[in-house]
Amino acid sequence: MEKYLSQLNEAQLAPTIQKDGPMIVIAGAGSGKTRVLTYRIAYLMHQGIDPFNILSLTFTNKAAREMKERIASIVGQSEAKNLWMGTFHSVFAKILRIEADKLGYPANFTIYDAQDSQRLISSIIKEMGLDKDLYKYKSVFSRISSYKNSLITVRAYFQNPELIEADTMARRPRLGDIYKEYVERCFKSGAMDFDDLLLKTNELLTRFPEVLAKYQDRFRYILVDEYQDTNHSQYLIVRALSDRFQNICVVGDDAQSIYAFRGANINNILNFQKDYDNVKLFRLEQNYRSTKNIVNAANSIIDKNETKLDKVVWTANDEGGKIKVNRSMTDGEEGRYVASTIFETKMNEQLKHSDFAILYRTNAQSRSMEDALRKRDIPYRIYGGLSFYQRKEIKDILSYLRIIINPSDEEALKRVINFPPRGIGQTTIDKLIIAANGYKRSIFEVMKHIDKTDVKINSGTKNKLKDFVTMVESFQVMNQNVNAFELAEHVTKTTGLIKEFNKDTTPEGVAKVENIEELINGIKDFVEEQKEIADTTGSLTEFLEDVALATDLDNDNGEDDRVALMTIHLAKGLEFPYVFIVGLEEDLFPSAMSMNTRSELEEERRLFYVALTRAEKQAYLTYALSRYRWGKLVDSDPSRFIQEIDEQYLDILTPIEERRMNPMLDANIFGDADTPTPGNIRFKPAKQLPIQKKGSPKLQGPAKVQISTPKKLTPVSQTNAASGEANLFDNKLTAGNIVKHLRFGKGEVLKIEGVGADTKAEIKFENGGNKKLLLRFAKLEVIG
DNA sequence: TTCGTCTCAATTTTT
DNA sequence: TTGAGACGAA
Repeated sequence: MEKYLSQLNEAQLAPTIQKDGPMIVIAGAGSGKTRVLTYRIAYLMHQGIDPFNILSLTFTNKAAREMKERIASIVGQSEAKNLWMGTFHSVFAKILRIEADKLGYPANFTIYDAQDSQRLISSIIKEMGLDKDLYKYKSVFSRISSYKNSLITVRAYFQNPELIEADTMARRPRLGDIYKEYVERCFKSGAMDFDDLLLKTNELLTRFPEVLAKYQDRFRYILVDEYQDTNHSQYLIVRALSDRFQNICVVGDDAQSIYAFRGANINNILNFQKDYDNVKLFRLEQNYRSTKNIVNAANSIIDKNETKLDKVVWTANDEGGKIKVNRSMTDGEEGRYVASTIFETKMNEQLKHSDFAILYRTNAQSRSMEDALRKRDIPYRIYGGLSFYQRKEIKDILSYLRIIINPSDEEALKRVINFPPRGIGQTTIDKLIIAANGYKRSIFEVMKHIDKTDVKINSGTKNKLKDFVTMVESFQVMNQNVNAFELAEHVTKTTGLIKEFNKDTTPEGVAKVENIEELINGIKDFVEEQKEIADTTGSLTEFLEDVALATDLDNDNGEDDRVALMTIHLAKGLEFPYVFIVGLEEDLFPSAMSMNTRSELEEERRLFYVALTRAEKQAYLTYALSRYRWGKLVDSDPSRFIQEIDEQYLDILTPIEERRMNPMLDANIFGDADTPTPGNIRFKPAKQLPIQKKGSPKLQGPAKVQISTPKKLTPVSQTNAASGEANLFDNKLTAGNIVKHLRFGKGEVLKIEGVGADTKAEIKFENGGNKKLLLRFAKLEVIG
């Protein structure tokens, strides 16, 4: 143990060996807080604390896993195994499963992800007959989410006139009713959403003192990482659990608080010293990660914020290169700059691809970066965005697996009941939902006993429902006997899912089938991994729980040598030698949505601080003067954040090719040092654009595989039609013909478009406007 | 019931 | 530009 402790500096050592009592560690970026947490846990165990009594809450499951491995290497595998480590969500999901019956939930409750929640809210809004423009499901969802994170239950909501008033004023008087229905439907589905995992934990600990006592007694030492990002709900859980022994250690950095938008309360960290008695305060201020230039530049940014704790981050590292600032004409050019810089730097410095990261404010920005990297054959990996488990084809399979475990799961059922199509349409599903609500049963139960209900569905459809029930039940039986991998494989085959996706021969379709294979392999790996860990069985339930709370980052094995692309939020806690922060433009970063209040802007600034402090050796800031947004080219100004950095740390580049294109650009956009005129010199690159436009023919590439599919040919033939070329397909019909249709009567052909089986005629009918008809189907009689 | 076409809104950030 | 939802036709 001494050997390890000697690796720490004085400031790090003090909190590491502070065994008992409440303590807070204010840890600047790159100051080695993970190391402190890791060694502190090892130290506690070394001091004879049973790992079973230690709870460590981290920000990602990956962080937990890595920390656990590190600890295992110090104290031994068998000891480390018993530690309770993970995110709030995963740790308390486990506890909730154990105690589920107390709250009236099944132990195998489903965890709804954001998409499930939003779909449910959507359908509730529809069922209630509310205006969907007024009640946007996304804002309703975030409203409900923030209620839950503040522990405002449905009952509390209706007892609080102010909240009702606020929603009424926002022209959404029925919000409480939606909330109520949403909560009931989740409960009936045996499902908890992300916020429930915290809310229900609070309920559990408040309503059942003996349960609280049990976990207080178990978790005698509690450590919380990234404490600045905890919300009220999490705060209360930590308080409750630590109340008895008060051995609570929180670590965080107020300057890196970037989750206020999802309810994180920065006061949790600012007020910690008031919450407990005799709090020991430690500061980690020496940065081991970055160069002097980076650390100082970051400091000069965060200085602009008013609300912050007293702290000076410094480093003994090298001066390093200045931060490079690059301007581009368009987002496409920005991408090319980043790609070529990575390419050259990697060559010159003998680096790996994984030494580079590209960070952006919004996921949508990844596209221009991807295009450029692909063209240069630079391997990359995108984190976040539409994560693997959220893809349609994957969610479809997971939904089948979910209803095997929990047939009440309404969202999963609705997803797969008619996919692949089996003749159970929207009308039938609507009837079932109404019946289920009436009988206060799940949809699946209503289907199971469809003959005993008064649901009016014709017998053919009833049989289809019965077939579906039988199929699911056969899966359930199978689940008793085989492991998750075998079951998943069986399910994809017997449901016809694979067949369905195989129909699609476009590259996207092929990718889907590959994704499915990857998922099945993933399940196989999971099962085998779990076998080794011994105390788990590799059951389907375990797999689904893993998946529900997994993030892209968690699944990264870090084996491939690739450039990392991710949002800044996702990059928190990570570090890379070379970091590109792209899209530094007003309205993008800082985001247009976050400039209304000072505190919002300060959060954006902290986000920028986080981004910059990810870099070890070299940071690049880039921005474009125009950018495609919503498919349109929009002009943009450089971000105010660039000017906020003390200029002595910057190296402002002006790409040569731009200079050639427009001498105006030679002017430093910041003007002279003493006369800053940011954004004054604006260059509207309208003339250059055609060259650089996305989707220019060259980029598109020749169509390969799909040539044989008629679907892909359609656009080509349309082009032909539009350009006046003769339609090669021999049909006698031409514009000007008078035709007769069985239902619509007489009409005049206005236009023919498409080719072969896709040939369509636009016809103006005498008694009912214009219609486009597929000639393949429409039985037309030419009468003139 | 299904499938294709059209329209319209959406871009913060995530467990 | 993309995706989801609405609408219309077979």
